[in-house]
Amino acid sequence: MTVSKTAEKTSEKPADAAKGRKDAAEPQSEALQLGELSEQLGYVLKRAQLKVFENFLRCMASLQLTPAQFSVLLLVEKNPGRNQTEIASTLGILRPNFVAMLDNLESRDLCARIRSTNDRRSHILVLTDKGKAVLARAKKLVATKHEARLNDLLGQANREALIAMLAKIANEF
Amino acid sequence: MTVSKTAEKTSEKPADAAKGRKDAAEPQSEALQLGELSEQLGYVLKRAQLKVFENFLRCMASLQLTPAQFSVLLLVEKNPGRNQTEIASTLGILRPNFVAMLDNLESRDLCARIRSTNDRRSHILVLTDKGKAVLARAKKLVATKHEARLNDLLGQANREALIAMLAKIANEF
DNA sequence: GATAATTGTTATGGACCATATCAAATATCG
DNA sequence: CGATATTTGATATGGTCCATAACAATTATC
Repeated sequence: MTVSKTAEKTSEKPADAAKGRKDAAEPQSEALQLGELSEQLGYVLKRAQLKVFENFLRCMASLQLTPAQFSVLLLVEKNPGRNQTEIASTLGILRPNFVAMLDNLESRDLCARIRSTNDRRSHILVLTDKGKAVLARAKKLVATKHEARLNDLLGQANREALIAMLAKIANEF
Repeated sequence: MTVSKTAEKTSEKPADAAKGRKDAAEPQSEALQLGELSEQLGYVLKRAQLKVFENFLRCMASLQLTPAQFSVLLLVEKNPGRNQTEIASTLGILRPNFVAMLDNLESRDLCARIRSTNDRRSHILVLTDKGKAVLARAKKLVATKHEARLNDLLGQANREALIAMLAKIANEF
């Protein structure tokens, strides 16, 4: 425990209205008070998630991978031979919405749909050689540029504690 | 040998494919391996955020308030006399998208737009009496049914540490 | 063999987010 | 002062993500 307290920054988008000031006659428009908002779990969770996704996209700009696409590649690599329904449902993606996603990945030759011989309804998913190579590069980028940033910000122990708590919320809330 | 039969239900959303099994002839389709996914910050953050919002909506079902609407009411209460641009930008909401949101809250008589006498372009935002009453009830619901659940799950100290870390990420990542 | 269930897919609508643009009001500056 | 630029709330619009219904092909069930 003992995590460094929050800082009153209000640097970027949130909480930033008053701009330049020259002749300060009176305290005209001041910064707004966040109040209880900064203690609301949902509020701070959502803001953190947006920042993390934003940073993820920057780190992956060279590979053009979104967080969702990255998660698909990771899961297919870890579980080769599964069909679309299994992969999608594991990620919480509805089957209809998974089609366009796969169309995209397949058109970029990152993964492939293969008709199953056992059940000719289903499409087995596998990574292509290019897909494996891209995923390997993606992993390095994520580790060195993305996840590493958490260590710089929170420290190794806090980082692990944070992930564990979030996983607990995701699974048991 | 390879994949034979698919799972029978695929009921839940996350990481849940194989359910009940009775006559276990062979280890047919098993649960998928999450692998490195469960350590990915963005993945676990997003999943936690979805769960928290989902629970928030359940807790607020009687008041019909979304997380975004709740945050607006909180901010307007804490900062009375501000205009739309200031409230919206503080919450990271773009001005065009804030209009419909206010139309909704105003139509429910929770807040009101008042033409400013100083600057007749801007609309000063205030909570109505009903808005104040609803917000007070919302706060109680959030505290007793929503935030309290975090304490049950993580404990008071961990809860505060989590909020602090998320705030730090939101502000400094 | 008739019926039900599953898989991938399409179509569609809603919620959320982002940009361009506008009229009214105000600020700025020659 | 008056011309121009800026600000505010608003509209229109498009994109992305999410959710449901429905369909053809295939398989399971009885």
